[in-house]
Amino acid sequence: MTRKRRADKPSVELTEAEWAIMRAVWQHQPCAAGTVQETLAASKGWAYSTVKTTMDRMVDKGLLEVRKIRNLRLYSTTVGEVEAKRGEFYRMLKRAFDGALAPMVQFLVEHEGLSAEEARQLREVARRMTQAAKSDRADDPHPRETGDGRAR
Amino acid sequence: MTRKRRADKPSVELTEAEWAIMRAVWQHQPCAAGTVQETLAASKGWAYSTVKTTMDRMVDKGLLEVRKIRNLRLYSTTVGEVEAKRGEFYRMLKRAFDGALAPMVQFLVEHEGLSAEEARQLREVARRMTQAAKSDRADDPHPRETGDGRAR
DNA sequence: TGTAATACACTACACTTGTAGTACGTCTAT
DNA sequence: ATAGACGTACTACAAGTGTAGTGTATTACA
Repeated sequence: MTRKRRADKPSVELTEAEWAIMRAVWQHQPCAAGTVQETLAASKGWAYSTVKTTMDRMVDKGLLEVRKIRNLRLYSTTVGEVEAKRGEFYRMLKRAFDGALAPMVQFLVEHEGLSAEEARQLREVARRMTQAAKSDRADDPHPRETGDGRAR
Repeated sequence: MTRKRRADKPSVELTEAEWAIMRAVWQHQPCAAGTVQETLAASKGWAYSTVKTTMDRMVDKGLLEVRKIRNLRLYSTTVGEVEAKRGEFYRMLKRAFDGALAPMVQFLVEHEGLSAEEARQLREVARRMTQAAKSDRADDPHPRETGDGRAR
């Protein structure tokens, strides 16, 4: 299994509306704006133009791309769910936990009452992770992005 | 140890700038805008007025409160670090992982190469957590906010 | 007691985000 | 060919955010 290289692009940042649209597009990719609008109609109740406008902005930002067939525009995502999740996760980590995982988990333990089931799963998964990390990392000293980030 | 009740206020949401300021205020509380500005000067390089404006907006939003001494305004936070972290964490969880913890951890395992050390810590902490959760939860069936959240 | 140094309040402005209207082009079936 | 139906582009606008200038009040020091 070849591990994908991360930490290249400035890590995706999605707004709430963008998340909604991304979810829909991931689901129906490649699809027309109308499809997305219909998909979100129930949950969001957005007008077609709202969805369309947002999607076009997302194209500008490089989150979506369009292929044009006749007068039809089919949208696809340029970032996968994984990258998006990663972006969201690390943003949170950076903002609230100084970018490190340990403090986050610590926090969960100290302040959040995790259900016994959640805790169990977490532990289970953490155990497997340790294994994975071990073997997976043997050949890769992983230059994890440790410090700050962008200079502004 | 009395567990604090959460899930009352609509869970704090902070912008990037607000996080920076909150950190400074938490650190020097109660403090003047100038102090905050100085604290952030190195990392952010914001003008005094920038900081002041943002802080005043935060007062409006109820994130900070001011006490006035002579012509001095001393700011303090109204939300603690814990609430802020909680807000950030759950927002991310909701957006990217459907609000559930398990998928998040799953994600970390599958897609993120955690350093062996991180994984070790996580496991360790997770083990302790399971304990804590057990004893902590014995008397409290904890109606965890499972589902959606606000209706929009 | 006047003047420099502070701190404050008010105003400004560009950009982003959420949300949508509207006019115009283009198939498609009568 | 023509009217719908559907899709597209363009425009709009208010709220929120990042960022800062300016003029005024207040203090402290010479």
